[in-house]
Order: sequence, then C-alpha cells, then structure tokens
Amino acid sequence: MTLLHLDHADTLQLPVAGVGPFDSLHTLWKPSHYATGLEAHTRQSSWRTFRVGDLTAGVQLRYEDRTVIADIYTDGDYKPFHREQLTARLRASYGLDEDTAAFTSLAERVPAMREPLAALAGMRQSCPEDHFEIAVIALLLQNTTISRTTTMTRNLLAHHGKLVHFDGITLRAWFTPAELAEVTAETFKEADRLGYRANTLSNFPAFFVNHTGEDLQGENLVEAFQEIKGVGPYTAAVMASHASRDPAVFGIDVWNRKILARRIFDAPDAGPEAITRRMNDLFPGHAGTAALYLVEHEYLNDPVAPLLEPDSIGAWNSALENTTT
DNA sequence: AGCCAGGTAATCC
DNA sequence: GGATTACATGGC
Repeated sequence: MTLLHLDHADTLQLPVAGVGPFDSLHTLWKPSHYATGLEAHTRQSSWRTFRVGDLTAGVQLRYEDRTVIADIYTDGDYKPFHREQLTARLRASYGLDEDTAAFTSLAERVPAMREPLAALAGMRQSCPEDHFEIAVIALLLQNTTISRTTTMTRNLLAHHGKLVHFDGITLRAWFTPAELAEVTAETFKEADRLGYRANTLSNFPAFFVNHTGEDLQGENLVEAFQEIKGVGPYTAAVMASHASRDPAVFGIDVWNRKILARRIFDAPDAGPEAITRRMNDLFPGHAGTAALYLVEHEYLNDPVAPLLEPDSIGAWNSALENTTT
C-alpha cells in the first residue's frame, strides 16, 4: 500500500466549554479501546486520521490552557468549509461542548462510582468515527473476540483504506462509503476474513450514501439503523448513542454487562434488563455516561492499547508501513 | 476437540 | 411472543 504524505494546512484552537474539570488524556485516549491503527497516543500528544468528504486529514492534538489545539495535515485542497467541518467534527468527537456537572453530581452519591470519578473526572465520551465508521466497528464487534475484531479491522483498513504519514507519525485512515461500495461481499469474506459479516457489510455503503446526517434527524435512530439487515438492537444502539451522543443511551453486550454487574451488583453477571434498570435508577438521564466511566476505569491500569512512549514511535511507524497483506 | 466470543435473523412452538 | 439454533472464524 502506498504511503500518502500529508502537509500541514491549519491549526485549530478548540476551547473547552464550561468551567468543570476536563480530563484531556482520557478524553482523547480510551483505555478500553482496541488497536485500529487509526490513532496513536503518548501522554502528551494524540494523532488521529479523519475522512471529511473527499479530504483525508491527519490531526495532531494536545491540550493547553483549557484549549484543545489541533494541527491539521491534508492531502489536497484545503478550503474554508473543510475548516468548518473539521472544527465541528472535532468538537463533537471529543464532547468539547458537553458539561459533565449533572452526571458528576449524580455520581458522587453512588459508592461504586467513587473511584472511577476520582480517577477520570472530566473525561468526555470520545467517538472520532462518523455514523458509517462506528457502524463498521460495531459490526466487527458482534459475537466475536477482540483479537478477531482487531484482525478484521486491520484487514479492512489495509485492503480498502489508506496509509498516511504526517507530523512524524504513520497511521491508517478509513475508507468512505463510496469507496467501500466498490468491494464485493466475496472479498470481505475471503480476503478480509469477515465470515458471515461479509454480507452485512455489503449493505452498509448504500444505507449511508442514502442517509447522510440530516435526514436521520428526528428519526428514532435505534429503529432506523435496524432497517439494515444484520444490524440488530446492539449494533443500532452503539451507532445511535455515538451519533446522537445521548448520555442516557448505551449498547449493552456480554462484555460491558459483566463489568457493570460486578460494579453495581457485586455479582459476576446479571440480566441485561436488570442492569439497564439499575443504571437508569442510579443515574437518571446519564446511564450511558456512567457506563462509560465504569468501563474505562476497569481498563485504566491494564489498557487494551497502551500509551506509546515518545521513543517508540519509530517502531510504531515501521510496523504499520511494513504490513504486507 | 469443543466451546465461546463486546449478535442477528430465521424458525420453531 | 418467547425460546432455540445456524451463522464464520479463530483462540484457548
């Protein structure tokens, strides 16, 4: 795969709204998130790629004086509307306009939340993926292990995405729905090893080409997304909670079910209804945020994809650039 | 060797 | 309706 070099095009200053705490490290980097190659993090700096329309952008992020500073690197004509789109995308992706005060005051009354709050206060939900991209992630999480999810993600991005270099880092970048529409279900199955998900993924490009952002406004998103064959309640809830950033919504699965059962019931497992009811009782309107804090705290001391040390970036770059598939 | 993974749809009664 | 089962694949 060719390595695309991105040039510096802009610097965005993104002030964090409100006056409450802001945990920049755990907003930009989530200890529970698996490795995709789409982002890299050190304690001081994060790098992430975005597809914005026709543009491929690399972004370097850091935090100073209550402001997230984003250096933008691109592969082509950078226009004022790209600046607007990226600004909106970054503010939404990292919840820079969201206030955590209402959640915090609820959480302070719940013993199970004492440690997560102490460690993570001011953390926002992060979702740099757009609707299409998070749908692909949620699909690849269905009924399989993280190890296989990681392999399938790597295959899809290596075969159909891009490889870019900017600001000293090499990263993968997503394909767009239009680009993925060119790929057959047989390729998804045989080359990308998606198994039965191959047919579902083939349904995604058409849906997202036909439903761009606004026309899903006002719809019941959890229902709307389930119009796609292969997308059920779990995948739709993940998509909807990220699309709407509704702090009350969370997709419950075998993984977070066990984590939440342990934290709120002190039991190894519990039924999904019982967990949902209890979370809503404890954190009315903010159960999704509460689940986020409990899950990230679970992984805080043993992250799925640990932070990089600055002197290991060379090895990171080589690993991505030498991938042959 | 089987069982099970950060589910879903089809097919039973 | 709710309970069961096939669906791909790979790791333990």
